[in-house]
Amino acid sequence: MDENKKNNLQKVLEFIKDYLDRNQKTPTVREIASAIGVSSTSTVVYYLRKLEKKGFISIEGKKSRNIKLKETAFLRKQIPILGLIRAGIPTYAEENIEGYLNVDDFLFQKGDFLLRVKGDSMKDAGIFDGDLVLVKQTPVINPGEIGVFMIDGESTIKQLGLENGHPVLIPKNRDYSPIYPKELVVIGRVTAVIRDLD
Amino acid sequence: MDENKKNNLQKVLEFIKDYLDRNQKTPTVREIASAIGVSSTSTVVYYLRKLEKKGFISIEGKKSRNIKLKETAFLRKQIPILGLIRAGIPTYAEENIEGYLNVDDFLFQKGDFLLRVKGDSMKDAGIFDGDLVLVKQTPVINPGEIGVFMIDGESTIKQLGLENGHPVLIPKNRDYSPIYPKELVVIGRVTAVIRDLD
DNA sequence: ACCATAATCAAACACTTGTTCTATAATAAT
DNA sequence: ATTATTATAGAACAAGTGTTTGATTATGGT
Repeated sequence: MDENKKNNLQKVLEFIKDYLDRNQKTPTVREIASAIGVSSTSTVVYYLRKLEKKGFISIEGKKSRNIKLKETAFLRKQIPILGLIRAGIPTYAEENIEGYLNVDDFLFQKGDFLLRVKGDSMKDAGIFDGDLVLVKQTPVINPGEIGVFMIDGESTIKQLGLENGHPVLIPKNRDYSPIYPKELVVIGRVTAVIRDLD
Repeated sequence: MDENKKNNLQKVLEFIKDYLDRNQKTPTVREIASAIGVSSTSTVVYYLRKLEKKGFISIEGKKSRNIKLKETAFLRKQIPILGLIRAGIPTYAEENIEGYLNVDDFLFQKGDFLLRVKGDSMKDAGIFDGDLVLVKQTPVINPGEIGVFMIDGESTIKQLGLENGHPVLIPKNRDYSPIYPKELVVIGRVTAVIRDLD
């Protein structure tokens, strides 16, 4: 009973992480409030103090967006390039890793990886067979965004859509049909495309 | 005189990068102002608009710390990003350089530069408005390859074709017509495409 | 010298945002 | 049941912040 009702503290922390990932800044107390469904800013402050006590975040000064995620082990010098992902969340197991790419720190966070695109189902979105896409691992994707999903035990890149509240995976290529997954498994959000023409 | 006074635009961009790296958020206009040594917030706004026009940042809404660094700042080493190239071979003269990007060595060589794509004349080749293309400077391009050419004193990206031994510049977009240049000026060959989706 | 454009400033305004204080539910402990 | 603790709400304030407007000072071209 208590188990599946994720407690708000956790929700706050996750929201902050995700928000930071998307927006290059941490949320305001009011944004957090509305995200977790409480109406008072002081409630959020209450949570933040707790998270701070537990060492997850720190708050310095009174300027805006002053939450700082600790231990954010941001920045990784090398990110792996993965090929087809089979079954489950991508492990960085040797057999999956095509190679490594050195990257600049500030844009990339732990958990990011590059995925080699197979097939041309996204060609109208300018994502071609053989391209590399940068994937940020996150369970949250908004409709309209392009992401990596698990379908029948394999990773696939599609645009997320919504039809009557149900998720649709939209290939950007007239030759392919939308996919209506019974269960949506999100691996991550595609945030960049790299194509080597040589 | 002009040389050692690093221009403010660059300073702003660098400050934002650095600030983001340190603080997990982008700075406020006032913080930027004091960092680069100007006293007016509107001066900063002036710079931000410029940086936005050049595609380095985006600003959405009027909430606090709304600057967002675009830039698929992959990779090590620095190579210049050029905007429209006017007249002649691109010099790395200040006025041409939009900024710098850290890049990985193995993909990039001396003389390479990134060019910000204008327009959608190559969209069927998966090269969209706003993309960055990596250009290797070379006078030699083979038919079928995509390159950067000078047309009427401006740089343009097209696929090279051959008709009866005469060069044609082919836009990969049905809405545009091929160009039959009297004189073919090749700036370089496009060897990669980078698109930032965030 | 004159004009156009680019760069910068100062001030003011409205909206955001962090903080604090008090009050009230909900829950747990006694 | 009574009490203590935990969660949540609401309002209000001061400071922070983005934006705009108008003016002023370079700078560069003719």
